[in-house]
Amino acid sequence: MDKIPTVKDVATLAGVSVGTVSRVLAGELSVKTVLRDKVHDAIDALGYRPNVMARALRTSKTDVIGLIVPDITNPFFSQMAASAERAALEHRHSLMLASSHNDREAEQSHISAFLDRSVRGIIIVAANVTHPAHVKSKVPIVSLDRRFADFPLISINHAEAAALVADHFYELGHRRIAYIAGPADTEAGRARREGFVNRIRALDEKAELKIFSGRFDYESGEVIARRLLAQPPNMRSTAIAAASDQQAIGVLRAARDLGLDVPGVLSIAGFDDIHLANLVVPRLTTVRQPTDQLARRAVKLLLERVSEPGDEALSASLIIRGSTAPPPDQAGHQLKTGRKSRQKE
Amino acid sequence: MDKIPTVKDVATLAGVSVGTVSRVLAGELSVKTVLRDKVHDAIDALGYRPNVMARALRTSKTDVIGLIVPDITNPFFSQMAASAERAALEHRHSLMLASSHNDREAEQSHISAFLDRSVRGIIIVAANVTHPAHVKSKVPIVSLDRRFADFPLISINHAEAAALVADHFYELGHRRIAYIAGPADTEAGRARREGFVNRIRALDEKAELKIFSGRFDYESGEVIARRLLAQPPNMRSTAIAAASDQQAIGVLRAARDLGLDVPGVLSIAGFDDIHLANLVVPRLTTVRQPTDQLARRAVKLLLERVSEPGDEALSASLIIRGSTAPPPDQAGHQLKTGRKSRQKE
DNA sequence: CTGAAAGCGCTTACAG
DNA sequence: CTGAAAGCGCTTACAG
Repeated sequence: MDKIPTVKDVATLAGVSVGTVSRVLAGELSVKTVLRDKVHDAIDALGYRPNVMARALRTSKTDVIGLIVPDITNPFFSQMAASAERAALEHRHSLMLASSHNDREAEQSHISAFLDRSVRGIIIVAANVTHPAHVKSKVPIVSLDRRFADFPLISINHAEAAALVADHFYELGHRRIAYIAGPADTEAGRARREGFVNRIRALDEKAELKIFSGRFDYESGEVIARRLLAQPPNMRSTAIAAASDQQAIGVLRAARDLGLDVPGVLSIAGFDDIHLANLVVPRLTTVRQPTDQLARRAVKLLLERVSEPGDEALSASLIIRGSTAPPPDQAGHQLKTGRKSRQKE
Repeated sequence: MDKIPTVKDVATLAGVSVGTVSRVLAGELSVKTVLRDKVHDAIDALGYRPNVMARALRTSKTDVIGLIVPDITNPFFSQMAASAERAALEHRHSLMLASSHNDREAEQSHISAFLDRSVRGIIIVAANVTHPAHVKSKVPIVSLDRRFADFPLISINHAEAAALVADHFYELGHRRIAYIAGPADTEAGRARREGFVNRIRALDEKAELKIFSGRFDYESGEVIARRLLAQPPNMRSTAIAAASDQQAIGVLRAARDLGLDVPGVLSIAGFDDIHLANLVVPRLTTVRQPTDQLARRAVKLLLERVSEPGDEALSASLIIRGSTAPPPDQAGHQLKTGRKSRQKE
C-alpha cells in the first residue's frame, strides 16, 4: 500500500485485465456494467490516479495548454492569463505560462519548449515586434488579441470598439479631439486608430482631430499628453482618446501635473478596462475587452481542432465612468464643472 | 525524414547503442570522445530532440515547476510570477501556473493536478484563509511570501522591513502616526504590523499611534483612510503607513478626494513596491520586495532538494519617493510644502 | 567503456 | 464484450 497503484493493481483487484481498466477509464460504454462497477470500486479502494506521463507517452497528448504573453506584469496580459487559466480549467486542462518580453527569439524558444512538452495547444499573445515569425507546429496554435505569424486570431473588433469612443466624445459635444494611437506595427494599434479616426470623420468632417503615435504604456501616454496639453486652452483638445488604459492613465497623470481638471476641462478615455481603470481618480471611461470570452474561444479552438480555423472577432463594450464629460462651456465657466461635481461617479 | 527522430535513429546513424546515446545526452563523461562526437553529429544531422514524456515516465521527473498564487491579476503576485518564471528559466525549467482565488479547496486541487503531472516542485503563495492545509507530497513544496501548511517559507523579513518605514516617519518628524495593517490571519500581516508598531514604540513611547486592520486591497485602504482623515487637522495623523501598496494607493485616493495635499499635509507609505507605486501621483514611498531573489531562492530550494529546508528571510529596502515629507509645520504654513515642491521627485 | 535488455504505466489494434 | 500482447521513447542496472 505504500507504492503508487497502477492499472495493473486495479485490474488485479477488480479481477479484470488492464485493457478493461483502461477502457473504463476512457469511459467506453462497451464495457459491461458489472465489470465497470468492479473497476470503479477497485479504483476507489486503491485511490488510483492515472499516470499522466505514461498516458502522454502513449498518446503523445497532454492536458496542458501553453500560454505566451509579452509580459505577465502588464495588467492587461495578467487579466488575459487569468481568463485563459479559467478557460483551461473548465476543460480540465492546466496552463503553462511563458513571457516573451517582446522578443521574437524568446517567443520561438518558448514555443519549442511547449512543443517538446507535447502541450495540447498554444495560445500566444504575439510580441510587439516587426520581425515576422515562422513556425511549423503539429499542435494547434491560436493568436489572442495580437496576431502571431499567420495563425488564426481571436480578438475583439478593435475598429468597431474604438468607434464607440468616438461616438461617445461626439455625443458629449467634443469637436477638438486628440487620439493617442498604439504602435503602427500592431494590428490592434492600427485597427483602433482607423476605427476612431474614421468614425470621427464620418460624424463631422470639420471636427479638429490630432493624432499621435506611441507605445501602449503609461510613459508614452504621459509624454505625448504633456506636449499636447501645453497649448493654450482655446486651442487645446477638449477630449483625448488613448489606445490603451495605460496610456490614458499617463494622460491623466500629465493633466493632474498641469492642474487641468478632468473631466471639467479635459475628457479622457482609455481602452481595455484593466482593473486599475476603475481605481484611478477620476475613474476611467474605457472600452471593456471580454477577456473571459476571448480566452474561452481560444481554448475551444485548440481543443476542438477545427480543421480550417478562421479569425474570430467579439464585440467590446463602452464603459462610461467619470473621466469623460461635455467640453467646457465656451463662456469660460469651465472651472465650475470641476472636481467636486463629477469626479466620484 | 518525416517522422520525429528518436534515440534509436540517432544510435543507428552514429553506429552506437541507444544506451550510449542516452549517456551522451546525460553528459556522462565516461563516454569516449570519439563516440560522443559521433553521437553529437547524428543528433545535429537529425535535428533530434529528446522526448520529454518518455524521459518523465522513466525517471518520474519533469522540468516543470508549479506555481500557485491567490490571484494572478494582483500586481504583486504577477510580479512574483514573472520572477518565478525567470528563475525557472534560468534552470531550464518551465512554469505551470494556477490561481487559488483564496480558496483552500482550489489550492488543494491544483496541488493534486501538479502532482499528477509529476512537477519537479511546487511554489505556493498561500491563500489568505484561516482553515489550515494538510498536504503530503513526494515532491518538494516551498511557500513564497505567505506560508502554506508547514512548508518552508521564503520571504522577506516583514517585521524588519516595516520598521524601516517607522524609522523613516520618525526621522521626518512625524509623531501622530497611523498604521493600516493587513489581515491578522496572515503571517505577513501580523509581522509587518508588529515590526512597525514595536519600532515606533521603541523610538518614542509617547508618539500617538493609531492602528487599523483591513484586507490588503485598494478598497480596504480607501475605506479606512476616509474614516481616519475625517478628523480635524490638529487631531489627524500626519503620516499613514499601510501594509500594502494597494492599501496605500487607496489612502492616496481618499486623501485626494478630501483635498488633502500629499505629502504636504499627509505622508503616505506603502509596502511591496509594485509597478504602480512608481506611477501614482505623487510616487509612493514604499518597501521594495526583492521578488527576483525570493523566487530564485525558492526555485533553488526545490531543485537542490535540501534535506531539511528551513525558512529563509531576505532583506527588503526602503524606497523613498514623493509621498512622504516632514509633517506640516505647526504654525499653519503647510500649504507651502504642497504639490509643486515635492510631487515630481 | 559500451551493449543488450528490462521496464516505467499506459493505450490500442488484434483476436476470439 | 474482453484479454493478451505489443509498443510509445526513454534510462539504467547488469554484464562483459
